[in-house]
Amino acid sequence: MIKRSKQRELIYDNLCNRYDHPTAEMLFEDLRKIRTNLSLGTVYRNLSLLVEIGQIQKISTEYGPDRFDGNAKPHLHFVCKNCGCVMDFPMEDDGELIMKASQSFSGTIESVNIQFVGTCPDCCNKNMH
Amino acid sequence: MIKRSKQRELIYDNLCNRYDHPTAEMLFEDLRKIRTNLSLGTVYRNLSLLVEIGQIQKISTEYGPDRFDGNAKPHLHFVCKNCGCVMDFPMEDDGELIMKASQSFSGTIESVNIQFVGTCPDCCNKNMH
DNA sequence: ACAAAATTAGGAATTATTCTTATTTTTATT
DNA sequence: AATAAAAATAAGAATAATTCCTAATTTTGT
Repeated sequence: MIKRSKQRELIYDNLCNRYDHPTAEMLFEDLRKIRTNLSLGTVYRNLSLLVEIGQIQKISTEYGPDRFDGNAKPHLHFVCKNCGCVMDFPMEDDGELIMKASQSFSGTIESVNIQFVGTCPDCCNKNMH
Repeated sequence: MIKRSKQRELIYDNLCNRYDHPTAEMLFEDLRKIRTNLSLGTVYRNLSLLVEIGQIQKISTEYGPDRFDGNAKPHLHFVCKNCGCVMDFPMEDDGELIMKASQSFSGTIESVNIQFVGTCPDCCNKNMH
């Protein structure tokens, strides 16, 4: 049975009000300012729990530690090879894709992760002089 | 300047001849049987190099350490939530998707990672009794 | 208000990966 | 073939990311 906790609510609220898809460490640094005795283990434990119950998303990328997203609805992401930032990608999600994929597959498909990879707008600008 | 090495060729060959998308550790365990003084650092270093020069792919998933794929051509993957296995997913790759995505985006898109997530055929079978 | 169960802080432990260094291997040039 | 510079290696230390442990605290159903 899951009991609510101040810490979990803080973590979830913070995550839902930012759009930088933070790492556990980033959330921890930020929340420590408010609740100075928060511990990193608590952040990890609650993020895992929230992922488990489907309230948030975990995003694993090639370019650094895991990121988290307060928006649990399926949507696309963009990952920058240069700075490692993760952003939402505004584009219709292909529910159709899963349907099409499921047809030829004898396992069960629950979701699809789509990450575009490249150089983000900011890094593109900085690289031209 | 890149100089060839026995170790790198071993690693690449092994990776190209298997389809389980192994972790660095899995490759290491396997290759150690042939070359007993191979070291794990060498495996990691060469995998990174091969990724860098675009000869292999790195696949980061939510469900365990990074996996590697000897097939550098863009293609889809399936990841099992249950056992963590990674497999190729036989379906046409949407080159169109990147094109469509690039239109509305002011950064640069180089590639797209697509992972279906669910329960693999093996785990599906084991779970029914 | 009480008690059982869940959660926490704090830190130790584990896992995954990278880095350091002395030695060996590769390769271009003689 | 011998040489020397550059690159790669093994071995293990170091770092980074994440999980685990435990005693104390918080939550919640009764």
